[in-house]
Amino acid sequence: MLLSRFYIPTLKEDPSDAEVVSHKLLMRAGMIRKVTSGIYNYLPLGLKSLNKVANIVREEMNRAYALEVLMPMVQPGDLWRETGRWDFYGKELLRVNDRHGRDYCLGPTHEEVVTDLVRGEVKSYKQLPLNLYQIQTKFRDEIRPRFGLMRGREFVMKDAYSFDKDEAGAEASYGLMFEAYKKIFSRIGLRFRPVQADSGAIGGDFSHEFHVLADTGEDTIAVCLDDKCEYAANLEKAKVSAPKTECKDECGAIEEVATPAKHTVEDVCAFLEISADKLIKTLLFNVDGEPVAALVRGDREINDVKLRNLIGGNEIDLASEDQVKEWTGAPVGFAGPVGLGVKRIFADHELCGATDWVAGANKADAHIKHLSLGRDCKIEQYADLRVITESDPCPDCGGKIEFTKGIEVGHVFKLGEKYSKAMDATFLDENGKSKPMIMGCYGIGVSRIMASAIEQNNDESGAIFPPAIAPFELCLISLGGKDLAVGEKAEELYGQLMEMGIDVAYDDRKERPGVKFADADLIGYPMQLVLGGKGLKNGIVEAKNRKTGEKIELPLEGFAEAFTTWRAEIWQSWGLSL
RNA sequence: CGGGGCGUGGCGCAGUUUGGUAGCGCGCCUGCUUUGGGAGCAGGAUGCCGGGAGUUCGAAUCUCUUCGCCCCGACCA
Repeated sequence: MLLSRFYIPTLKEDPSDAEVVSHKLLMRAGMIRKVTSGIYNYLPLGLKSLNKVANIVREEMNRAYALEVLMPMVQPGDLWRETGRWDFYGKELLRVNDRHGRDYCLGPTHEEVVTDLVRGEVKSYKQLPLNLYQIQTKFRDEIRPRFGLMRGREFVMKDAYSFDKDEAGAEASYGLMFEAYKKIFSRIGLRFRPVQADSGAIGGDFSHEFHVLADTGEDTIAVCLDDKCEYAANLEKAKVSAPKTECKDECGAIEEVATPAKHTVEDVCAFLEISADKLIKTLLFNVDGEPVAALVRGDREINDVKLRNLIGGNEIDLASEDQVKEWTGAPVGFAGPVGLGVKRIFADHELCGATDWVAGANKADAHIKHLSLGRDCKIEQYADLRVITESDPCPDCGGKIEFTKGIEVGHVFKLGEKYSKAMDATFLDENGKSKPMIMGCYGIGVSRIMASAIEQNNDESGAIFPPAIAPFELCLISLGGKDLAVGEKAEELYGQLMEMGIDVAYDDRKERPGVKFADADLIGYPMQLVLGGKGLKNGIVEAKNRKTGEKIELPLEGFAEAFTTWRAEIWQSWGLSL
């Protein structure tokens, strides 16, 4: 591509409404433009990169026997009523009416549509397994879109759906996708990690998220540092091993103490001169409308996903101020397990190993001392209820856990029979018996990958694209000016590179050298070739590795060979082979 | 939805406190010079100061209202 014929609207300054580096650089490099909150135009340069990501995804999906289809973005409300999600999905589902007043929505995901499609097509176990995928624009009316392409309302997603005749088949389909995802993110050139994720009501270990590792990530993941252990989990999923100690119950009798206006763990502990691990924090929740109490140590954080899964609930909310008053008879901050107006009380299993606790008295400005859970109140169940910390051992190997930040770019999930049952997607098995298909769904945020690649790779000059998804793999910069011979030679090199099948941007613009260098660095082509008057005289062209900044000279005589070697080195520095 | 901030040439901003009819940098156009890290000089174009209503002789500036954008939180797969 001749850059004189391309569109490179780079900006010198950060746009005022961009906060994160990927958003700033995508804007400055002239790759995207905002239309409205969470909705963007992809300019030619941005689209080129996006398409490269999509193509890698497509190739690996095809290789894993997934078949590409294209489903509609506008979906009938009736399909969503079949699964109950018309009511459940909430405001994220953008609903519209057509001229007849019929209900439609913009597809945030496609379980309903694909299940509807497959139930009409697949009748026999002989047609299974089947995996259909698409690369398409999704719309989710996010409460608060932010960070440019990282959390847009409209975004490009690859979504795949597998259909199997039995559990074993579903697990195999899941495994195929899991492996395909690893290949995809490796080929793109990102540092990533598959992590265990919450699988909600389905249970089991059949939900993994794929995270691009970047300090600016919105998610925190717990990773085992042991080389032999591959444990990594989303914080909401990460198990905390049960302590080995036996439950202890004996201690002195309960005693009420006045704690005037001390309603935070910090205040109470300071006032009573105890450490937070001697105190029990009582948290009150609404689980599907039912009041539930959860107890964790004062210095711990409750994991409401674990609580919800333990109870088997759908929706879990922290109780409102009024509910707390109703259930405890006291203002917020004085709840405790003794004399609590909530029947179901769950406790973190860590609380079992000690006694003599401090807790709220369910009375304004009072707490109790010498509490023994076994003796003084009825705990329905001791279970893993808290968020893991970096001082907890790895639940798999007992090794050291470390937290890192990640950006979720992929999710593989076993759906089971949830949708096939609700929508009556059945087939006849070998015995002529009708059965619901076992489903899985597998998403990749294609546009988010572009943003996360920049979050992971950038410096003060701009973006640094992995070669596989750079808008152009290489930028050839001609510094000819009046020296026509330089321009001629550059053009010759350009032709040669094109013939070699290199995706090259030839900067033949009538710009000063500084402008060309700055643009090339900003856009982040992983490779730059610079041909100037001196170089031409000496028979060399300069080659710069954008990532390392390292510059070498390639001979013009025998250029193709030298370039090929250099190119392989660049790819290798990204952990990629050609 | 709660809290905070911001809407002024294409972009980044000043001007608003104390009302007097709009300015700077970058970019853009023309010409000359320059040409290895975002050039210099000269000339030029571009604003319903987010929209509406009001106060006033007069509003970017004051009042009310509305729309949009950003951040934090709540919320959410």
